[in-house]
Amino acid sequence: MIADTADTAELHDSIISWFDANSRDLPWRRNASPWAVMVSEFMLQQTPVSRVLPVYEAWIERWPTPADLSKASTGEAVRAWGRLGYPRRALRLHAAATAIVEQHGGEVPKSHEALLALPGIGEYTAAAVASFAYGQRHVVLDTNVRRVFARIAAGQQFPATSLTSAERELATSLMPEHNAHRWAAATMELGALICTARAPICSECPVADLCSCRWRKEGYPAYDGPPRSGQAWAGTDRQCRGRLMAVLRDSPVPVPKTQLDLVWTDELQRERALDGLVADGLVEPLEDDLYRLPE
DNA sequence: TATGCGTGGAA
DNA sequence: TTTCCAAGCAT
Repeated sequence: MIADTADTAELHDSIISWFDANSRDLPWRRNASPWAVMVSEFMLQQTPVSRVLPVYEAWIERWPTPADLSKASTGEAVRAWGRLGYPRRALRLHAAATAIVEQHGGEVPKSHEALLALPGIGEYTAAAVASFAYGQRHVVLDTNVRRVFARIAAGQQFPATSLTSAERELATSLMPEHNAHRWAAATMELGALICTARAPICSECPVADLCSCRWRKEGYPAYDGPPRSGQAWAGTDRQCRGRLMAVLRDSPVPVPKTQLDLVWTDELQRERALDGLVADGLVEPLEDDLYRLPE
């Protein structure tokens, strides 16, 4: 089936053809610079496209090169990050820009190894930048691709909790010799638009015509793996950190601690969260119990 | 390997 | 309303 060479070639053709006709016109796909691709990948980590778009556009206009961002303060980067979430990503992007200037002559490195060594870049992002910015051939396994392959090849509704070696081997065996970067983009787009987590649109899936989606062929067996535990939110340190960061982001001047005290009642947890933010480099404590984003 | 880390839209 | 989920990384 999928392992068969001829069927695999047909799978490539149908999914890439579907991609050519149905892919979204996203700014980081419009002849964007490697830096712009890298910025988009940082922002898209765990964050929907629709929320990334406006922040990405403003960011690229303000800091069109790694050198431009490296000259800004980390606090400016965190403020420009806005409400994208996970603001440590802004710090890591800033640190990556600085490393690119200092170690790579201001150019986003091309090798997967060099990309992986940059702050905030892991296995997925290194492969994505190498593929989408430089057209290289790498296995690109994000949540979309993992779900698509789990369904097509493993007959499972959802992939394992964490990335397994079996998934890497499967993805490697499915990757075409040529146009691997387009295959990567196409399978990601298929997962994002058609083979979605909640309600896949199999009637519009290019794979459905081939009868080669194992999950579909076996009657959509329900997920039977370990419980996919959702992230706790209410009452967590993360929620508290978010409240504190919102106050500091929205204030043009240093904020007195008494103002931060207003957004979270549990004093012990509030202190712990604030200390954590300072330790992470997201908040800078000043004299007289004043706090601000770092400069 | 399991956990912590933001935010907000959609079902 | 609550729950789920969105192009992961670092530890």
